[in-house]
Amino acid sequence: MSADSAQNKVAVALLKALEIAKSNGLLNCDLPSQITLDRPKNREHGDYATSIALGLAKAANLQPRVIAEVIVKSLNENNLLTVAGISKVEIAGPGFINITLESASQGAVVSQILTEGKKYGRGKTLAGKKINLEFVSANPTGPLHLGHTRWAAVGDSLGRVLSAAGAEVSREFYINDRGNQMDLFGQSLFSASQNKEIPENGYHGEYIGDLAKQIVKENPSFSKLTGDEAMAAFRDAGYKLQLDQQRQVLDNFGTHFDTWFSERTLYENDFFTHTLAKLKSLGHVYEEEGATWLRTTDFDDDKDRVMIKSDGTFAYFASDSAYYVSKRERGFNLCIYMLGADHHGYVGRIKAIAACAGDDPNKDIEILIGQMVKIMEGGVELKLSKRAGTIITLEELVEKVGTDAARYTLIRYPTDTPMVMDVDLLKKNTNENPVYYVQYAHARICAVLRNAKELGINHGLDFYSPELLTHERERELIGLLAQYPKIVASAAELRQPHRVARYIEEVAGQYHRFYNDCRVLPLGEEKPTDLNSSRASLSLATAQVISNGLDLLGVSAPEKM
RNA sequence: GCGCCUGUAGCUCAGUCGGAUAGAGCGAAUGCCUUCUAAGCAUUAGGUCGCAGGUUCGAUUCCUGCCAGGCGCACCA
Repeated sequence: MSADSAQNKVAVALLKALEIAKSNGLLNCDLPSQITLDRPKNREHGDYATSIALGLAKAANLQPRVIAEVIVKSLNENNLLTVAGISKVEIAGPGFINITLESASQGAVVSQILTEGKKYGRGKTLAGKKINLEFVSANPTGPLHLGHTRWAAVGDSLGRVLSAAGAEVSREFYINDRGNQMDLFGQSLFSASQNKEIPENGYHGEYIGDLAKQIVKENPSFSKLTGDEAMAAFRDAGYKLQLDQQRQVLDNFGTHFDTWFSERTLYENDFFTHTLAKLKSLGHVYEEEGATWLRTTDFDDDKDRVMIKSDGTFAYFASDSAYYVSKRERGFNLCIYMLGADHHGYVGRIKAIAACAGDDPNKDIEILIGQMVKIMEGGVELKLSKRAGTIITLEELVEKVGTDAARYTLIRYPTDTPMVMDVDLLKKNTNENPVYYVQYAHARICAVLRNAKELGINHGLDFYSPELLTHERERELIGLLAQYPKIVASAAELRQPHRVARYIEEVAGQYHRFYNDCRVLPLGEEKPTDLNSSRASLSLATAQVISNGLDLLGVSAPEKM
């Protein structure tokens, strides 16, 4: 956010007005360090509004309206209005102060956008944060389903948003490549390759048969193997193929990971031993009934967790612990886990791992829970069962609606809300999808600007005269564009990329309204004016903001549609 | 039983660090292209913000209790 934005100037002026009033003995209370300005819903309430007078009423022991009057008087008498580019100040209702900006002051943000280009909206609120962002982390035993897809879209977008806020982000995919599930996977493949029945609790999807065929084709010698040897051979070959497939699907989806972290590696080079020793030295490990436990109840977990089972094998929780320690020892000062709702029971124990490792579970680690995605088709819910094989995969979804629509639809809802995707609706008619509304606005602007160029109408930084943009639609649009940096910052702070999507939908709508009421290019024989140039420049800035916003979602900004 | 999430327009959902008349899209009705992309815009209809208390100048937003729905509560991974 630019420090000298119009909004900031207003906030500074208000604070100054308060300080002067206080030093003159008109107010007898502590002042806030910052003034918060709202964008009023009702345009008649100006460009910005503050309820500061209501907030101070009690402490100052004065009527809110009296305080508001004191502030306004102070603004007037100390020449603060001009400095802050304010054209009008009004007191309304119980004591709101409504502020209207000079067009020139308000319109300055367009110049800022045109100057900063792709960088407009980027900030430093998360500077210095080294974030490990873990998401998707599917088992390499099958295709990615819709739950994974939600995270693939949201996680990737969150990564972009966090980076835009100045954080250093590393995306990580944790591969669960150890344990019973992997063995079952190998067993299922082996059985399928011999046309034998797949074990009851094995994997039954259609892909298993295909995968088995492919493995046999690539490794003819495998058909001679038996027992555990065969299981392991099929397991590892299938693992490699599935992982490659997942990687490729995610790649096509525009989601890229910096690190693919194999669970197996946690047991190489004595890393788990090291983890255990560390936790032990901090006093949270004990043995009971032949098993090794981590006393997570020291930190609010429901029950203690087994790391090494009484038969000497490692429980999954052993990996969880070592994995967390690994993240921290690789230098990340914030670990974000994105988990499905069916894993929300893990929150307590994972946070407890952090606490047991001597970290602050409220600061060094965050766990985001994504609620379920339901799919409806033909009015019936499709059940998601990976093992049964009746699943909608990421690939299938993309085939049906395309990457842009799939990503956009998944990102525009907050993740703590269960989501219903109507396949019929998404298949049926794409223009019912908000992504097209936004993309259309961008394409429309590009068309206008192409025409402007043809007509020889200059636009851009040097041809922009903010004081000419006084139309209500123009002011609304400019005011909205000025909000973008705050939107990005809050999306990052709250880990909610959907805010960016909702915001650019608003920008698109505002542009469409502006377009309808304010002619950008000259009509017929009219001679081009500075107003045409300024409106074209405003259009250019709008396209920039939409494009920047779509980029944070990983969705394309087409120039033509 | 315990824990997490959710309950806002006919449908799918935003919004809320407590603020002035609760929003969008779809669906319904009616207008707007002899000139920038009508994949758009405007107007109308549609709401006890799950229910009941509490805190407050002010609650859809915060607190408590209910009701309803979803998801979890392994020496499985």
